[in-house]
Amino acid sequence: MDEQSRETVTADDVALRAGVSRWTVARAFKKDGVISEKARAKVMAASAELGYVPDLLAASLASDRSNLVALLVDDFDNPHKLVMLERLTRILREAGYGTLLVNMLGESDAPEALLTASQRRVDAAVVIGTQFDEGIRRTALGAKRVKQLIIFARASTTPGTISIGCDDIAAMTEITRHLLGKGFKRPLFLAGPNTESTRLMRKDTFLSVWSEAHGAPPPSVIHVADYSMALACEAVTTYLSDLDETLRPDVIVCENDVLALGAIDALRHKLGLAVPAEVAVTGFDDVALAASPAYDLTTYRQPVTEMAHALVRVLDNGGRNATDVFLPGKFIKRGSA
Amino acid sequence: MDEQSRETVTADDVALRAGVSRWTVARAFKKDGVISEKARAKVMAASAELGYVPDLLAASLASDRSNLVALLVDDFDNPHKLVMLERLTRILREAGYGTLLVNMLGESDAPEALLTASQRRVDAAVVIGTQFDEGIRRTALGAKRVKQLIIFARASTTPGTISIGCDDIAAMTEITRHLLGKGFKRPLFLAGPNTESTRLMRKDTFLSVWSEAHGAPPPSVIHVADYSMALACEAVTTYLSDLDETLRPDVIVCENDVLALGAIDALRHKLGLAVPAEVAVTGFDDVALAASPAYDLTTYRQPVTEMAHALVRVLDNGGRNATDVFLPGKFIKRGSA
DNA sequence: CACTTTTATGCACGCGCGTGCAAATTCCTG
DNA sequence: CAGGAATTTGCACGCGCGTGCATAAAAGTG
Repeated sequence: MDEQSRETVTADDVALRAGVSRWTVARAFKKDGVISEKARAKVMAASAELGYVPDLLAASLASDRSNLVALLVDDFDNPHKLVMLERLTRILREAGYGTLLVNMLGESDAPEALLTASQRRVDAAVVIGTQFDEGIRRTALGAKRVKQLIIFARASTTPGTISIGCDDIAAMTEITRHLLGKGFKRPLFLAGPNTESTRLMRKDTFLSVWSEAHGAPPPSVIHVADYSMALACEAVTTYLSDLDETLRPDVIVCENDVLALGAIDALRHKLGLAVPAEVAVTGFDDVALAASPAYDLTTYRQPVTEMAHALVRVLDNGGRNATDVFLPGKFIKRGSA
Repeated sequence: MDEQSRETVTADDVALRAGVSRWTVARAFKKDGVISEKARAKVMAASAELGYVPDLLAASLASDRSNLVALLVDDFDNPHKLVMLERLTRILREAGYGTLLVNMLGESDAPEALLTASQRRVDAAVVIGTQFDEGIRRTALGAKRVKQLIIFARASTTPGTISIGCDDIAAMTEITRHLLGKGFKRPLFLAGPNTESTRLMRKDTFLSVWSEAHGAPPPSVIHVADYSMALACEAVTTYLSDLDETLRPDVIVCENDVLALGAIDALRHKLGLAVPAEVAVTGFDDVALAASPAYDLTTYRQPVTEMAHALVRVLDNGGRNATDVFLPGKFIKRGSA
């Protein structure tokens, strides 16, 4: 055992020890590298003895791939983000990608955040945000700074980006059919902020499916400024307090679980109404809390795992001929509707 | 305007345009670089025109700092993790650090996860996990692969690591005093898994402060295998169902909010007990849900922002003469106890 | 066994920037 | 305005590895 340890061991060290050239060492570590079994075995043995691991940083610099993807997030309040982060980091890591988590600090921070990511040569930037404007696209693609811009769990019509998400149309159609089947008459749709560039098809789908079945009048909609339980609670409380009791909705259809949980809190604790007896509620995402006896929320589970795999596929192809992907999830029927 | 755009613009391009050398360009981008104001202005102007941004990857390779820190997480179920991630990514980014989010897939994955991080030359690895064993330390420090190992929001006695967290002792003492003041007699402590290497002082503190005030018998303790609402709910249900009613605790002190929320669900929905009238509950962390009317949980807020700033300080010093940091948080009194 | 095909290996060059020091320039003082 | 101090700038070398091609070794053929 030579005592040159304690220091960074490079491919050269391994090459020396294995009696091959540095490039053979590199080949041994490439999964589909052309190399004889014998040589690879020698290299691997030497690497193990020396504790060698390829330096991904140097590799990124030399090649034009970093195997790094940036995850841009702007809403850390929704527990469902945690689920997405878990799945993405797990599956990306298993596929050999590292994940750079970038906090989009404010509304107009997206371009800056993207720049931060690009400085580390990410192979792709994945936006898991709720708000984001055109600026991000210009920064990303206009300056060629980021090779790929992927919108995760949202639909974006922005050209040059690709979206990977849940098939919201099928999902919301299923929810709506369920509600129609149960005979609800006066729904209220509770939506998040009304953004342009990236949006959910949930509201539109609900409105069209419902109207098609029921005709006029179209269901009412209220928007909450943010996907926050507290704000949703407040919005519902205000809206229902001002409303004549005979016009009270019999079901509140929410754009996601966070809003739904806030709505339930409002109904029960602010307005003294029973859920689902007096007003039913549905959500979207199936966060952990939705399953708790306190809420027992009927909702829809996004296929996060499959979405992450779809992302890996796009990355592995370097974005060549990639198209939007919208995958089916699963309707979760519980007690709230 | 020369039309060499579309391509990566390097410091050389900027140097050429600004009429200085490449190294002067580098200096202009170093916050405390020695450079004349005139030169810096020229460089900045040229950079702006060309859209130049320093390549952090190349910088990391050339220097021995990457300004990258790895966040190792193994528990994506606790919404409080999201708060920590938000604060850490925000504050680290503001301080010029990038964050690599690494999912510690399983119990024994810590060393592997650390290796993944080290391959990207992180300046430090920050463990925000609940479980982690000695292996991680050996991998990190033994092989000199990671310069610094920091345990966040936990106390670790492992030598060579530094801990940054909430002052659990002061915190739990305050909670306990509050409960003593309100005249509770039979507390039950609800704890998470019983790990060795990294742990919370909450349980020990509670037990000692309580015993000191009340003498024997010492409070009962139950452990839940995981920080999960569902498991906590189950554990509490089982425990209380088997218990003679006269021995029923009048307050359940929980190691964190997730356990507390599960406990409340158990009390209300499984056991039909009123909170806080029949059994009170306290938590720890002050997750968003704790403030909702559905739970209205008395808890303790960790100083996450300050903890993140403390982390930045350690990083900026390159870990020289760094010591453990435990900061005071804030007791949040609500209705549950 | 000579010769072609296939498979393995070696190597020059470059990725974009930091470090440490030497050379050049500017500033100041009497 | 000379002479030295202070400030500013330039540069050789290296960080660790990938790419593409040339060369060497092994395998196959008649």
